[in-house]
Amino acid sequence: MNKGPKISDAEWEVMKVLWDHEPMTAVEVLGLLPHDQWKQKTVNTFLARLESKGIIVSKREGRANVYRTLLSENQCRREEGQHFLKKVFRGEVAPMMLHFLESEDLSDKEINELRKMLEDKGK
Amino acid sequence: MNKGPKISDAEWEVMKVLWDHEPMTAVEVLGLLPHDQWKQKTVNTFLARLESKGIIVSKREGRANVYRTLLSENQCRREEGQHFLKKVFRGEVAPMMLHFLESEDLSDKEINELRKMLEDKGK
DNA sequence: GACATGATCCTACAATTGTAGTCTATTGCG
DNA sequence: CGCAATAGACTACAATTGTAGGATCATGTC
Repeated sequence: MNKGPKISDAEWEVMKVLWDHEPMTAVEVLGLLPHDQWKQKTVNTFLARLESKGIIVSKREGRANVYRTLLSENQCRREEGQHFLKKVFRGEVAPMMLHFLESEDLSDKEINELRKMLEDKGK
Repeated sequence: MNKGPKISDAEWEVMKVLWDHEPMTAVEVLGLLPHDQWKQKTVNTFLARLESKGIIVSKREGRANVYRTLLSENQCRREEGQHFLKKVFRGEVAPMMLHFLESEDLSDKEINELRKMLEDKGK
């Protein structure tokens, strides 16, 4: 199987911050996470783990390490998306889409957006 | 948070079999899983864990335990779906839908099906 | 009625995950 | 120049997950 390294739930939180603001230091990462839920040390641990998994890299810059991602958010979304689809919806895309159409509240704007997407897709 | 008990990846495989054929014994569950990837003891462990998590129940029937689910597949899908949506797509439904529209191959039939859903939804 | 069979129950154990603490090295400050 | 504040490195540890093994208990068979 094409195993991209696995990103855990909490690791995803760190990754999202990085994707939005990289390159950045551990302190900066903490600054952009809910401060009451994350301790600096915890962030450090996750950054180290993500690096050892080969998902990000660090470069020493002055007195601090600066981190950058090696995988794009879209790559990771594809990976996770396929996993989710297979696990929860037995790989069937349409039923999954229906599920989200039914169970999430979509604004009219979003609905129209999607409708347009489907037009283009159909063509 | 409304924490439904967490169902792990491998546990989902067992659950899908149960949803499709419950009530059933541990031996029957194994029979419906890829035989080269699952050992009886492993299946047993998962059934026990699922029960201790309160997701299924067992009832002694003759010489074997018979298992039944306590949560529907849809309930669990909702739970997992929201988790996935929040984690991977920051809770934004439309971008997620778009992602799947782009990265999964949808047949024309599926596309039309979805288009119709959106019509109804829009009204 | 003793035993082989088969099912359940209990135990094990390494890897991953969430959540830090401690120890060390660097550095700006006075 | 010596020290307090920092940043990073290394260590810790319980809970969950994947994957079973071993002990035990009931049962149908001869």
